[in-house]
Amino acid sequence: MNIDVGTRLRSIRTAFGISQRELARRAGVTNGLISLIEQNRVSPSVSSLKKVLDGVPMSLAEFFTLDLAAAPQAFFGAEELVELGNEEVSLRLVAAQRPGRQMSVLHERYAPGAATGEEMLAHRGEEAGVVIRGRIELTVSGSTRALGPGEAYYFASQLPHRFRNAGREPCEIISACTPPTF
Amino acid sequence: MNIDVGTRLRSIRTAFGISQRELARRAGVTNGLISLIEQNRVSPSVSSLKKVLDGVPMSLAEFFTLDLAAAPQAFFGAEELVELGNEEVSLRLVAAQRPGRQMSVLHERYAPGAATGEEMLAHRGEEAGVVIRGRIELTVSGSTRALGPGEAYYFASQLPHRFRNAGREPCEIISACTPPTF
DNA sequence: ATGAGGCGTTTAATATATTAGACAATGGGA
DNA sequence: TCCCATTGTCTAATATATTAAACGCCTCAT
Repeated sequence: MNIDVGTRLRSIRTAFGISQRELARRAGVTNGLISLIEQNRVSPSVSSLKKVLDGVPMSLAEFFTLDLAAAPQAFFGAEELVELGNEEVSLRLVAAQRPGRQMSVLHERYAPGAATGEEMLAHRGEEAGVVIRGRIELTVSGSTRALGPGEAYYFASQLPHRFRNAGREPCEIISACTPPTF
Repeated sequence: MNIDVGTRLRSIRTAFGISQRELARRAGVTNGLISLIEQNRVSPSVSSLKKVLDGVPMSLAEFFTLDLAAAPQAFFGAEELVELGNEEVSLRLVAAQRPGRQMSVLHERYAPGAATGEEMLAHRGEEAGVVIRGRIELTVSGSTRALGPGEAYYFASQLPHRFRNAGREPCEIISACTPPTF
């Protein structure tokens, strides 16, 4: 469940070919601590871990970013896009059934007055789009703006956001999000 | 000297519009701890910090990668899209300057007769789009199809592909690709 | 006014991370 | 072989993170 800080640190240290004591000396901590961390017997404080990584040197960001580990359909008619929305908010997905898709591209249509809930989803990721017709009122992290044709947005999906068509005509948007939510 | 975990966490929490108690509840820690962390009165253990971020949710990697400098721009006027193409093929990129962008969303416009070269890029990745005006003749891996408004495409970037506007009116497309080529 | 419930902060008690120092095992060099 | 240095591990003492519960400050409905 927890991040395996221990083996991560150990593999880094050994990759650099230095001993626990040497790393401890450079980092200004004790060798025992390094040992305990590498065995996952303790969960180091951020400040300790930073001191240790400074001895390598390596940033916390780098440390946690480290990773240890038939021709699909290309063309889609308008009617082949899969409808995921409802009467008010139509969401038509491109390449819905494509396995291992890396993003979701949608043709969205908001009826006048339609709105999405104040979503704050569990997903990481980003979403972006361009308005092609009508106007949409978009709220992201508390700030709101109305966007018209040719205008666009781009934000991190986990920020609270809401789309609302405050106008009288339908609003259409082409949007993309990655990794695919739909 | 130390990473400012506190203000980082606070800015994230407030950006998500939730209280210390709410975050604590989701994370399974106490609100007091969140308070102390945000004031930098303690340096949380990695396991605690992970629990807290799970409540957002956000990974440790994302947390430490986060650029605290400024909330990235979420809204873009039509003229704020950055032009990457030429007279014949206009490619206007959303959120061009956004650091660490995970995709490229483009508003493309092909003049009558305009075409892209037969591209076959080194990148892995995928691209997709929806035609919003005019017609485009798209060739992917040897097969060709003309797409009109509301029609769409989705293919792996490394496949040889070519866009050509064989019609008399300009053609507009909203497209997305990941990882970002532009 | 007033009480209820939200907020962030603080404090004493407790759990845990960290240190200092000792331990056994390994591998040269005299 | 013996010694000495170096390795990673372990344990008791200590420093620090974390909890539980209270505080004071707000706002809002009664």
